Amino acid sequence: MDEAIPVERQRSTGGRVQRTVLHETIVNHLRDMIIEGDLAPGTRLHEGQLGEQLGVSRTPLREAIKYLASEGLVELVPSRGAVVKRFGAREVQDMLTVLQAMEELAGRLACDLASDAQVAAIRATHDEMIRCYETKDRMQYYKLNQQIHSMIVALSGNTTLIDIHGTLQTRLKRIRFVGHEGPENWAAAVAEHNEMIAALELRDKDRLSKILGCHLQKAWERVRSIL
Amino acid sequence: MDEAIPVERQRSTGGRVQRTVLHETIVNHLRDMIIEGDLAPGTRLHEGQLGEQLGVSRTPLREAIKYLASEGLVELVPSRGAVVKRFGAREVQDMLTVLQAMEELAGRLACDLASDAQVAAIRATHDEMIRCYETKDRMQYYKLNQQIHSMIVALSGNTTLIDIHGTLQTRLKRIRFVGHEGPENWAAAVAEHNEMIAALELRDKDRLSKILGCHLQKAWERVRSIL
DNA sequence: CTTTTGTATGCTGTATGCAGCATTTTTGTT
DNA sequence: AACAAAAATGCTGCATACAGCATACAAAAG
Repeated sequence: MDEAIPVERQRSTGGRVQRTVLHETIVNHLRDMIIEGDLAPGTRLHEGQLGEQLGVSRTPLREAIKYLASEGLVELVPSRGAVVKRFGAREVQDMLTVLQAMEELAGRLACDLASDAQVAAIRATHDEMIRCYETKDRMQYYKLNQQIHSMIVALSGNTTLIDIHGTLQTRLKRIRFVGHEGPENWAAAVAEHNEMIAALELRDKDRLSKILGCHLQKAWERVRSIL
Repeated sequence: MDEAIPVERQRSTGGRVQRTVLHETIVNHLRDMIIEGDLAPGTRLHEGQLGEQLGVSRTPLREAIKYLASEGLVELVPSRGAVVKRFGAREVQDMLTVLQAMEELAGRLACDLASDAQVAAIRATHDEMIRCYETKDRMQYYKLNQQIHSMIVALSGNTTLIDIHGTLQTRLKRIRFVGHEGPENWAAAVAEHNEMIAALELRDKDRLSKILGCHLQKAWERVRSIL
């Protein structure tokens, strides 16, 4: 398996040459590898081997690892290198608790700021997600689900909130990736999403905030069994 | 001015030799320099010069910069190095909004979990802070103030919450550092702190949460003028 | 046979060297 | 004198080389 980083560097975005730096490319690549399980929790990130595998030198690789360490995806052990951080049940619960508070806040802010067009865009994504539910396309459903949550957070217009929510979502992605919920829970989740959209369209802060909170609380109950 | 990093590496903590790595030392050093204004917002972090000034080589320095970039204290501009991030009024407001939500959450959790001994420890710090208020020791007051907030967050027992709160507090420290509030506001802040401790001792979630929220909202109003 | 110590290997942590690109300055031309 | 073009300077970005520390294995002593 040749994991070498593709030559996507220096790609243009709208005429302007988007300069990409190698360490940033590596960060994204490693992040994906961790989320998708190519790098399991507890795996040591061997600088020599991993660097050779990706076709990059140790320096930018090390910079990328430090960046991910600050993000909380890897752990730095002095003189022993970096390992993919392993999350216990407690840590997952902690993250979900914070994520819940952040989505509740985002929901309130979104109700104040969202334009009709923006709400319509979410509604469209929501409808598409429902179609995936009806055709049992779990993968796409899951993806759109996350996207809707991110869109609501984005509506808050709060960059700090968006950033932190994104970081937490990334960390949890690997966990949820495994947590394939059963059909009974799935229907409930869809029902909650319907309520969510309705509350957002009515700009009902309290209701939206409450639904988002319950939604995550149930998500936790679903994954707690697999830990 | 010799800014060279002191030989604090490899200091012992309770018999066990605490191995320190250079990039981590540099991270802390740079963070302090940014907070205290030695590195003003917009300042370019020149690898050669800065490295020489600190007495370290470029590699660990660069790793430290990448780490701080992930923390949000510096900004990475391709081909132009790193600059100390400049926060606008909007961004500060965003951060305070999130910080408020975090402290409200922490307050609730703390009421559930705090032991009498832990509450007593906060009370002691609080009393010491009050003494600083009476003797007009602004600097020490300010320090203890932040410490109390951090202690309450720590009582939540939620590591994610503690981390994020710490990061935000660090980013805002530089701003608040400048925001020397007048005596009239100072008295109000002290009054709020008294209420805070009282609510915590009574384990009154809703009250503590509300006070913490108001407290930060006022803090924002105090600093908004200086931006 | 077990335990302890010494040695060897391999990895991380740090330093230095080289190439590419951006910026700035200088010189030539209009 | 002003503007443009070219060259030089200096910085970032990447790779490689070196040193220190941890671990593992082997050998010797109890």
